Amino acid sequence: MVPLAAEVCNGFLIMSFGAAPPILFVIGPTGTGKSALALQVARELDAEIVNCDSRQVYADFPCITAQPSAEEKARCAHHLYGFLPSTKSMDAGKFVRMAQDVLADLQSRGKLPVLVGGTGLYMRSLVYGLAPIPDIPQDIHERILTLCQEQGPGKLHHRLQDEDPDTASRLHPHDWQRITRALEVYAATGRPLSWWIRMHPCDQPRYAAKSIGLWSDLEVLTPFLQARIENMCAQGAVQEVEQAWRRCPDESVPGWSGIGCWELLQAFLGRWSLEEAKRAWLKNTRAYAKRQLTWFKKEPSIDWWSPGQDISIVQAVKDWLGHSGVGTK
RNA sequence: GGAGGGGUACCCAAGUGGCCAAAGGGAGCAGACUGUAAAUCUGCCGGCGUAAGCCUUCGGAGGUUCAAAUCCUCCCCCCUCCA
Repeated sequence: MVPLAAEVCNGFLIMSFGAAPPILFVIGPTGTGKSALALQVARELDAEIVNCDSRQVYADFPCITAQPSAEEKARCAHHLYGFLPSTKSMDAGKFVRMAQDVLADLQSRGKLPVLVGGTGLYMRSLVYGLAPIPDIPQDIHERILTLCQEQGPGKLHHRLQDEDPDTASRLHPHDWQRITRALEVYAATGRPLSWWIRMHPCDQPRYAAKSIGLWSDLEVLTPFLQARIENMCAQGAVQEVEQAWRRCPDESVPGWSGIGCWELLQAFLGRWSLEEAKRAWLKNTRAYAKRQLTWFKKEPSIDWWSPGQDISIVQAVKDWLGHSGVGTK
């Protein structure tokens, strides 16, 4: 796929493609076997796998975040896994920029990108784009965060009602993370967040995305999540935490907030027993899976399957590619 | 056998006459979410009901009172100490 035309629109370069390039998503809650399915698809089609998960980017936690093994990576090219130090943060904007580069590369080589992951926001941002809000300067970010700590989110919400009433009206006064984000955007750009969104509604897909969803109800999923935790511990999750702590002994850093990482760290630091840590790990994983289900439920046009139907799914993907006429060997 | 402490909703736990279907926390359930998203936040959470409301709850059985989770009597269980 090669851009046919480039046009300037509102000062931003918009690439328009002759046809939206095809990409495949494999999504669903954690622990449903997305990675294995993606590998299966990649083996049968000329595809490469691209991470679409906010946690599998961290280099320190390959086991706990269930990144592909060396053997799996040898079998098929994997992109955007395990490259980020724990001190660095990830966000949807960075992800979209990186993923776009990878996709462009794959398309130029005629490979089908298979995006695998559970981060709904990243998936949506990649397909529909994000308002082109510039990165917020660190000093502004820190200033507003400090303000929030000192004054509390309620005060800031009040301030947001002046600066960006539209955003304020849709945010709960306790939602400090989104409130500070909105204030940052205004402070850094002089425009309210709602203005950016109005100018760039991001309601048109930029790729011909096919989404395979692996659905599993929580009750069904829970025993698998439990087993996976035990499995991860057997695979060296505890040692992974020890090593990560040696490299980065600062809990407040982004990498440590991953589910399982933080809980095991509590055990490693002697605050919890290993059993307590595992219990919290499972509970938090379950809650996370539930949030994922809630998100994906309302995501449009996902082709839902039950876990374990990989062969039929591969066939469905082939049919889709046949119809779209691109990307097959 | 004696002395003391205690039994409250799925769990922990506050409540010592009316403002109590009962604080708070946890768990559970549902949801929101355009750059921290494995994050952040919200709602529900005895039963029936859209609601007003009705019904059944504070170990059990009686009693006092206009009114009891709260006071009295007896009984059952648990814990600590003394023997």
